[in-house]
Amino acid sequence: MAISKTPSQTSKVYIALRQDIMSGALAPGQKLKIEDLIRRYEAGNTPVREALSLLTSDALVERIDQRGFRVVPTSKQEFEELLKTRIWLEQRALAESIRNGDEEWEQNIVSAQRSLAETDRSLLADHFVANSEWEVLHKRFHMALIQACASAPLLKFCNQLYDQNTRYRRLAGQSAYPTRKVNDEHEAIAAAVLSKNEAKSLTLLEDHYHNTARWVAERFS
Amino acid sequence: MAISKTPSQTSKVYIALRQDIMSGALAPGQKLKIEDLIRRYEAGNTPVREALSLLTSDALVERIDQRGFRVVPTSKQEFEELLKTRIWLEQRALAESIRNGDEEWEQNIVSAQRSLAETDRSLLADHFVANSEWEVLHKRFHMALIQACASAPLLKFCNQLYDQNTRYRRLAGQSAYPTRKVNDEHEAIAAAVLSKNEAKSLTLLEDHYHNTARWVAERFS
DNA sequence: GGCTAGCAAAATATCGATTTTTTCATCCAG
DNA sequence: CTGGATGAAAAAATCGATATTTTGCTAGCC
Repeated sequence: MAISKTPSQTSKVYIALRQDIMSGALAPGQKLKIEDLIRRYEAGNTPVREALSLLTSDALVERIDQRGFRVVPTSKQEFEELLKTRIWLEQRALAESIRNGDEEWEQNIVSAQRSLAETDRSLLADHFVANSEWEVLHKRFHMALIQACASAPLLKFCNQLYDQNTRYRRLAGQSAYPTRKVNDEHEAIAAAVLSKNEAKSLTLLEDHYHNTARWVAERFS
Repeated sequence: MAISKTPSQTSKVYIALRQDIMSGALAPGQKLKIEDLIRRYEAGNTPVREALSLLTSDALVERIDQRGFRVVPTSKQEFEELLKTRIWLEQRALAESIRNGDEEWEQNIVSAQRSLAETDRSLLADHFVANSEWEVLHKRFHMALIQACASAPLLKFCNQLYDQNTRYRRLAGQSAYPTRKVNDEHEAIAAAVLSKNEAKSLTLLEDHYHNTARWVAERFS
């Protein structure tokens, strides 16, 4: 059947654009001129436009008819709404997961939590250099918690909100190395979830998000 | 400034495609061949592809790299997840709205409820012919309830789930004229909401959705 | 001065032709 | 038979050129 190893231009541009928006290389609110992007990513007209259109699904790009695309702007208010909404949705998803979760779900949480704990958040000990592996494992852990919620749409929303939150976290800059013992929080959440203590799980999750958010929000005022 | 009266080809195709998917003219799961769509909507290659890409945001179209687009399939299970999720999200949004809602929010509910009640669901009395005006007002009423939830992302999700639910409702066929007194339910919900009775509002909303859903789900088993 | 029309430059949007990839029927070897 | 190679047809993806729209500036007018 010979499945192509080469992804389409559209996919390549989509991934590169996404990366650049998430990292801030393309700034919030910035106009995305087709001509520029064609040069930047060495792709044709159509793939660039298509990638931009696809990115509207992720709420990373905005499109205005007849006047092009721009990176979705950021603001403290947007961030606060995002965080609040994320907590609402993840709490619901977590509560459902605790009710429905099976053996496999528990195993995945245990293993995700362990790999996350074993991985350093920063590549260097003395100052912060983001470790992309940690980023991947962190997302995996948080998504593992809610995986048993039995709602594909809810999972999709949570995934999207997670990514948007990550964008804010990255934009806030990682210069200030967080001293907080994040791993302890993850461990406590995992423990509460695995013991099926719903109320405690929801509270710990909310606190965890608020703790990170405080730090992010400061930089957006 | 001379804002163009003529929307772009992309917008025109987007709207037409959306309509056709919502109505079932393009069936669930159906492959969407670019060539066909170009003829069907008399547009070029690029606008068609772009419209399809934009429709992925609405979860009406699926894209698979290098093998094109198709209408998102339907199934009883998907519908049930959709409904469940919609209830979770709208209940949260409604609770928040009741807490935050101001004078204007209340006014909008009152007026939306009234216009809806004054409009016939069917254009004919003896058999069912969908009244598109009713559809618009129905959506307006349901969105008015949750408008004060103070979360743009949550409103966006609810809007999307509303539309997806409407698709299922339309696909289920409107041959069986619903005998249920839907307006009474709307009125009861509005009354509970306006009296700020949160618990009652949430219950009535959930029942309302379950009532409609039962009828839809029967046709998808 | 402030407003508007008009114009040129920039940018978006669109098209038609071409390239690449997938699909699917067919054939051959084990 | 079955499982996989083969090649033609179909479809997706891409490109480069062109048409259309917006933007931003200038000049003229009240």
